[in-house]
Amino acid sequence: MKAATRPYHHGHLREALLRAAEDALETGGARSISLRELSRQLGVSHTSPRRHFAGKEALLDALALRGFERFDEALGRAAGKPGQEFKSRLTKLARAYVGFALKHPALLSLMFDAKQRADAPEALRQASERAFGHAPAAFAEAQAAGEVVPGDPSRLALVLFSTLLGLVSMSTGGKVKGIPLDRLIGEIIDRTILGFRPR
Amino acid sequence: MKAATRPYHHGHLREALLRAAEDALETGGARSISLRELSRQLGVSHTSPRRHFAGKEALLDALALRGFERFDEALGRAAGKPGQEFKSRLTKLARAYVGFALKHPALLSLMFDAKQRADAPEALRQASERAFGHAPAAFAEAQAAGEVVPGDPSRLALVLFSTLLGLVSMSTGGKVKGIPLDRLIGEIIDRTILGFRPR
DNA sequence: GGCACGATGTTTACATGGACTACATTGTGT
DNA sequence: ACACAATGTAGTCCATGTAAACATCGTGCC
Repeated sequence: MKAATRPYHHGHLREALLRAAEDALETGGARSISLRELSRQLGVSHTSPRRHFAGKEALLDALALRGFERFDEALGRAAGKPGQEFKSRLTKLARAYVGFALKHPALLSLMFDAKQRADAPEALRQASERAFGHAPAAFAEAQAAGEVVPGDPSRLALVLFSTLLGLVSMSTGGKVKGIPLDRLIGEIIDRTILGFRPR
Repeated sequence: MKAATRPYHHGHLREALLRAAEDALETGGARSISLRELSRQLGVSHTSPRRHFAGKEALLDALALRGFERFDEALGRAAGKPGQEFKSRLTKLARAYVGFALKHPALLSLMFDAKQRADAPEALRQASERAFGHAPAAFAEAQAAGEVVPGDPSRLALVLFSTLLGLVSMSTGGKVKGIPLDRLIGEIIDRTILGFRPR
C-alpha cells in the first residue's frame, strides 16, 4: 500500500513538510510560513507537524540546518582537489556561493538568522563551520606554494567569503548598480589575491 | 494638558510605536514583535497602530527605513572631510559600520531583509544607497592622489563594504573564531588597500 | 465665538495561526 | 497474537492581525 487510498500514515511527512516549507519560504518569506497551511497543502491534519517538530521554531531551525547541509555539499563540490590552480579553485568556490545565494535568498537569510540567535542549536553552528571549511584548504595549499602570505589560512579565507557574503547582501536581484554579480566576482577575486600576495 | 490625566490622544504614538518596536526587535527578534503587545506597553488600544501604519509589514518597513537613516547618519559622521588621510578615513568608516552592526544586529538584519524583498518600497532602496554613498568619496580622493587604481570609486568602495558586511554576518557575538571584529578590521583594511594599490 | 470636519484613538467582531490534550490507527518486535 | 511506540487526528484555547463602526479631540474656517 503506498497511495491510491490515502493511507492513515503519510509516510514521509517530515520530509514533505520541510519541502513545502522551503517552497513557501522562497515564495513569500519566512513570515508567510504557517504550519496549518503546510498541513493543508499536504492533506494532513493541522496538528500532525508537532509529531515531527516541537514547534514552528524547530521546523525553521531544521530548515536552516538542511540549508547548511546542502550549502556545504555545494561548496564541497566546488572546492576542487589539491593540485588545481589556486585562482581557479577560488573562482569556482565563489561562483558556487553566489549561485546558492541567488537561488535561495530567503533560505540563506533564514540560515544566518537562525545561526545568529543567542539560543541557536549547536548543530547549526557546526554545520555552518563545516560549510565554510572548504576554502581554507585551498588557501593553505597556495601558502605552501608561496603564492599567498603566511598566516592562519581560515582567517584568509574568511576575508574572501566575507566579501562574497556582503556582496550578495548589498545586491538587489543579483545586481549591484546594474552590474550582475557574476561579473564582479572575477574582479573581487583578483583584488583579494593581490591583497594576499607576498611582497 | 500634556499628561497626568491620560489624554484621549497619545500625541506621539507613531514615534512611540517605532521606539517600542525597536526595543522588542533587539530583545526578541523580528518575529517577537506584536502590534497588540506594543499597544499594551503604550497603554493604548490594540487597533490604534493602524492609524499610523497600514499593517505590521508597514511598521517593520518604517522601522527599517529609520534604521537606514540612522545608519546613514552614523556613516556620514565617520566619513570625515576631504584632505584627511585615506587609511584613517577608511578605518573610521569601517569602525562606524561594525559598531552599528554590533549595536543593532536585529535591526540591521531587518533592514536588509526589507530592502531585498521583491516589493520593497523605493524609499528603502534609496535610503540604503544614500548610506553606502559615503565611502566612494574617500576612494575618489585617494585615486586623485594616485594612491588607488583608477576605476569607478563606488565599485571599489563596494568591495570594502561587502567585506565588512559579510564579516559581521559570519561573526557570532562580535567575534569570529574567538577573534574580536575590532582586531580584524585593521587587517582587512590593510589587505584591501594593498589590493587596490596601483602597480 | 462656534462649528464642521479630519485626524487620532476605541470598541467590537472575525479569521487565522500556534500550541496543548485526549483519542485513533498503524506497524513492529517479542 | 498482542502490547506498545510511532504517527496521525479531533477538538479546544488563546494570541494575533485586520476590518468596520463609533468616539473624542483639535483645528481651520465662517
